[in-house]
Amino acid sequence: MSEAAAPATDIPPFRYTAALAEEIEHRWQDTWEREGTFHAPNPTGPLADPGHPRAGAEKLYVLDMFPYPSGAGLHVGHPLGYIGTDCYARYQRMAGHNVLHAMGFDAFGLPAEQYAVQTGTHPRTTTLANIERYKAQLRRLGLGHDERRSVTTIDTEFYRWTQWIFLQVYNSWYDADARRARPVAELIAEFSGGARPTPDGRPWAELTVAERRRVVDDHRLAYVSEAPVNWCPGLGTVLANEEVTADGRSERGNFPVFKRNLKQWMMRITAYGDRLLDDLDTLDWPEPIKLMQRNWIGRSTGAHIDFPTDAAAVRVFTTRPDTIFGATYLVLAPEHELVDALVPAAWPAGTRDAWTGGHAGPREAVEAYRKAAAAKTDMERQADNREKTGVFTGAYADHPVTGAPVPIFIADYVLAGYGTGAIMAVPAEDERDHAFAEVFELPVVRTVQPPEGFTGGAYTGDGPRINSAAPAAGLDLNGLGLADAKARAIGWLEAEGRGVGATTWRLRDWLFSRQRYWGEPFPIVYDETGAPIALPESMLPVELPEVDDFSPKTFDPEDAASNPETPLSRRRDWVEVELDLGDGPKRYTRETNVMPQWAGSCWYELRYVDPTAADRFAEPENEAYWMGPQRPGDCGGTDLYVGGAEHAVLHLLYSRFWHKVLFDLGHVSSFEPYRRLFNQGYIQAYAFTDPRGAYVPAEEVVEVDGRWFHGETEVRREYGKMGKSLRNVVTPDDMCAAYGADTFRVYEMSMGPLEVSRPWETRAVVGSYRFLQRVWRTVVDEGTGASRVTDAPADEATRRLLHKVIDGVRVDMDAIRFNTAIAKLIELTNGLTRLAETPREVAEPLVLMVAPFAPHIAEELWRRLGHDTSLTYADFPVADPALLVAESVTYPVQVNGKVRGRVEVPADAPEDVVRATALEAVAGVLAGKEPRKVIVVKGRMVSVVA
RNA sequence: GCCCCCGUAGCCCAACCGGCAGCAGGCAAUGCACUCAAACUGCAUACAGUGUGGGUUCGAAUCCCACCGGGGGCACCA
Repeated sequence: MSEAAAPATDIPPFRYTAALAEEIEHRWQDTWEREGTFHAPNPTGPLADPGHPRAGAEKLYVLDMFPYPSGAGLHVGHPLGYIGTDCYARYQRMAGHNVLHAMGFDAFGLPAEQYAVQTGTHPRTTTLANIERYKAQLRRLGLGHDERRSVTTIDTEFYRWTQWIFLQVYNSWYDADARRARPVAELIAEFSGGARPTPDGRPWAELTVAERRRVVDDHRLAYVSEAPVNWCPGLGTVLANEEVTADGRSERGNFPVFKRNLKQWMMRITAYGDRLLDDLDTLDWPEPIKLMQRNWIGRSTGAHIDFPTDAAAVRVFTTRPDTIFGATYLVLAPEHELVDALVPAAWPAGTRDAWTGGHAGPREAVEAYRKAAAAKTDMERQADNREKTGVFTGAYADHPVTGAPVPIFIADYVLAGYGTGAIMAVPAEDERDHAFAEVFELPVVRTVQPPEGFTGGAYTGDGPRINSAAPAAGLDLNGLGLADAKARAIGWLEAEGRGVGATTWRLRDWLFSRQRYWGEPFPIVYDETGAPIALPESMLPVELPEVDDFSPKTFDPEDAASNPETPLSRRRDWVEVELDLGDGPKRYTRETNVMPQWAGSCWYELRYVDPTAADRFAEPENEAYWMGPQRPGDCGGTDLYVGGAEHAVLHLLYSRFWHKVLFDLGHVSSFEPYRRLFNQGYIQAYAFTDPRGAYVPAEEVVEVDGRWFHGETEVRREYGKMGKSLRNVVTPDDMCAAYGADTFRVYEMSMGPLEVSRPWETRAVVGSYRFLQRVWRTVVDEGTGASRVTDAPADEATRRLLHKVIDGVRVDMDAIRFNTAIAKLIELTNGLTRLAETPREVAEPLVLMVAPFAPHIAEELWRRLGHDTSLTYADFPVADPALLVAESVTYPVQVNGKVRGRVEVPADAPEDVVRATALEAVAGVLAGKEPRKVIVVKGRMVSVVA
């Protein structure tokens, strides 16, 4: 690659080389910065600019998923999306929009902290250094960001508003009837006014202060709970469900994760389950991402059904109340709270041996099973190959419809945390229940008629109900289909008081506290009762204090019994604080957990809108302009959000949740943060291992006849990520040095559709380089530096090509198909290189159309074409429709599916003329036979069936 | 195991609502020009019938079914 940059004496003096590109690029980057070229005017406030060429124009908010600045810097894969949004934003600016495009940094969180621990420096120091490095790398690429709007989540002025939003969430409750969040002040008013009964029915005035606080706290959208959480000793912190992999390890660091009961902050995201699910329909997002969110939220509708027992009724959740007549046994999770009360002293008479697990009594059996289940890690449960295990509790329940005795089992295939932790097992219509029933020889009663010839075990499809009538109880489902049977069953249960229609969720409340240092402190203190108290807005921000030892306390990764210790708790002088919160100065204890990394990214797009606002996170007028709905029914939000699919659930779900809370409270005007989402693909790379399995530098490997060699050694090729340890990293800096930023940009945009992952191939970059050299040559004579542009009109063919390309490029740009747009520009350029001189009427539109992809060279050529202002706000070319219609059309003529001839007819020839001409052309093939059918596709082809 | 996405020249990719598969484009290859020679640059050439097998249709890369291969998600969620 370095040879491209090597100055050779016989290279024409005015050729577009890497050295010239670098000079041009630095010059224009300085110019843009000096002139504030990419500043987008706000409607109001310090960032307003009524004289701006796009002030008051139709807005367009283009957003990237902001980066987490790692110590390793960027490789060529990272900026793919950023370049894509920049090309789109530059195009839209030229097309008349007021475009907001900014770049900030997600800077709190585990990796920064871990990296800081490794290097022994403060996380802030390393984080800020990394940010500077990223900024320099990104600036070199010529990204047109409004740098005034750049924020980082660790800015005190940023996280004061993160804390402020936390307070909004904390001070709200979800009114299920109104389907929205409301301030807790309104809840208290309803309690005290008697409009809303207290949980135990006593009048509000009779509750003690502590009791009132507890009632209110139970409603808050942010609350402290003591519940089973994911404790990760290796990281020294708890983790959200979304951060734990399926095999029970931490997504970051791959440490074991254990379930522990710990006191933690939670956010009541489950209250928004319906809206998070239903509002997906309003979003212009890739379907797979919507599907992943739907699956994650996991709404199941069905019924809660009570099965009476001697102890208490067992409440089960089922999605199939229509199969209740097939419920031949119950299963509780081993941890279910009723188990101890249910288990009798001895096995009932006639208990089968297979049910007892070989134990003399049910108590031992249950105890042994519980112990075995608890000892199993999730890994082991998987390794068990789904062999169903369980044990009989010795207890029976009464079937709620028939009254028949139903044996109760415990088994670990029923999860404590989902539904009610208990199920009614219907082995005929559920595969898991069927597998269990086979092991324990339980009866299988079909209640849905399977289709003819069905030989499987459980039949989960639809069909008429059978064996589903109890005349004495007044319930008959026989003959009904799924939906009707469900409805009738639920109706009966509700009328008889045996159950109720119910919805459950896979989604759990969001665990919001972390036992780390490098995060936003909570704006929370505790009084002498131990109950949390929110600090008033006036005390924000709560600044993250300096500590001697910012590294968290981590433990033996396998030590499940260890307890988290927060770094902030070691600063006793910070933790113990005297404050006046309204009733005089008192001693309080600060919350020492910090917020999770996701907090800042939940709302950063709102701060870009108005980064200097001091009294609010953003002025409402600015928020409404950039984020507000654009038409009735529109959800609002950013007009384009580009990032990787790895955030399909975590970030995008949390962010939507916060945004909806802010919407409910009247702080934002859109009910979704990101109207349109686009997932860019990944740039992947080949890596090579030698026979010992060690990675060798990828750039030194050569291909010989489909085999790969490093020196004399044959090496094995693998395909995957780019990474230091894989020795296959190529950086944007390398590419800028060898070819210039414009070439790098064009290459990344032209190598395939933005949404598709593809392999990096350094040697192919030269194609984009040659393209820009040709563009350069259409305007500048390489030998003399003189202009090659003429004011003489273009010939007809060139002019038609130009307008065809303009039309195609516009369509491609709107659809984010940059690879095909660039191909058309190459086509146009190749058309021009054959000409002795370049007509200005073609050169200017070409330069303008190249500008979104290669902005520096375009600016330079624009200047050489005689313009003295940046082309950033020049009008993007518009095709002349008259030049798009061809004068004549060539129709291929098919006979029985094979092309047998071609006819050229005037473009406006009527169909019967086309038909007649076509038939004439293939008369020889038809040999006098009368065609059975002739199909004329206007503008396309003629198909004859002989 | 279930769900989603994708398979087009040696490689990355085009092909609009089913309508001539590539004078969409690029890399690599080959030849020629430039050069003392090479690199750079330019010009030219060749290369697949769309993963496999069925089906629908006048017509299928495109729609449907099955299978094969690659990538991703979920993993006993009742």
